[in-house]
Amino acid sequence: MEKKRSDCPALPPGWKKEEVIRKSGLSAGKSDVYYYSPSGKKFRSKPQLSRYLGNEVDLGCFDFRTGKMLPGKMQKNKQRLRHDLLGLAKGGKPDLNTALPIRQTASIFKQPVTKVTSHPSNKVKADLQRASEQPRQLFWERRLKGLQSSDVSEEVLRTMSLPKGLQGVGPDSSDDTLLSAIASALHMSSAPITGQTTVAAEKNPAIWLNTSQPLCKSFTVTDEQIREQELKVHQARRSLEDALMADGLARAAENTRELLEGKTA
DNA sequence: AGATTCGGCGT
DNA sequence: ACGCCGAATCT
Repeated sequence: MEKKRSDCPALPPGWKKEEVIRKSGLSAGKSDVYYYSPSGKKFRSKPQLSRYLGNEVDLGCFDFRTGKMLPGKMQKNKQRLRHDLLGLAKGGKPDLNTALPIRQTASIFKQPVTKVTSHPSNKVKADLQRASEQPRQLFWERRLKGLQSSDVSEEVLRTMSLPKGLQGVGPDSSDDTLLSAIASALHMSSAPITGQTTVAAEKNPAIWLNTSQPLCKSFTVTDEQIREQELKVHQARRSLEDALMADGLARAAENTRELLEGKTA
């Protein structure tokens, strides 16, 4: 029997994929695909995998047989949406495999998810409130160390840099942790980000730290910097717009192609 | 008991 | 045609 366990880049680190060829019987020559969790548990179907991974990973466009995220096989919008809603209404458990959007990033970002559709009446799940104002550990931001944005299937996308004027406070004031700390501070509350305003916090952060502010020395922002940032945002929105447009066109082309194939079949 | 393997139901 | 999972078989 062929036992090739290979890494599966579309899944969290440590997951392995295995393909076993059937060697006898009516189905000889066909193959079965299995996955192994980092702890070694075996999985033999996509539903089983979904149940286990829960909301950690969206397997909506995960192809169990190949182990890859396939962008082509995504939403059959109308049908799937209706299917999900009906299923939900009947009191069935949400199908984690195809469920409507759930934020996939680390749970530190308690932000609502905006579902962008072609309809004007976009709904936003709003459950701020409870997300804020819980006790926090002193240096909890250290857990953000090493977080990086990455593509659904592949590697790190790109890094960002911070203005020179921003400096960390406390242990591990490395630059990437500082960036994550500030980013999550911006995500978690609408309160202004001032950094640690007391000078005492720099000398003895364990005592004087303001836990609702990022581990960052206080700083000033110039009008010039604000204008630069606004420009970046405009450019980013522009690229997003282009990307969405391109995706829409591609999807439309795909749909018409399917229609034509249906007629000749 | 646990792992492996193929059948066969349901979509 | 194929995904999924029961159950027979193997170790």
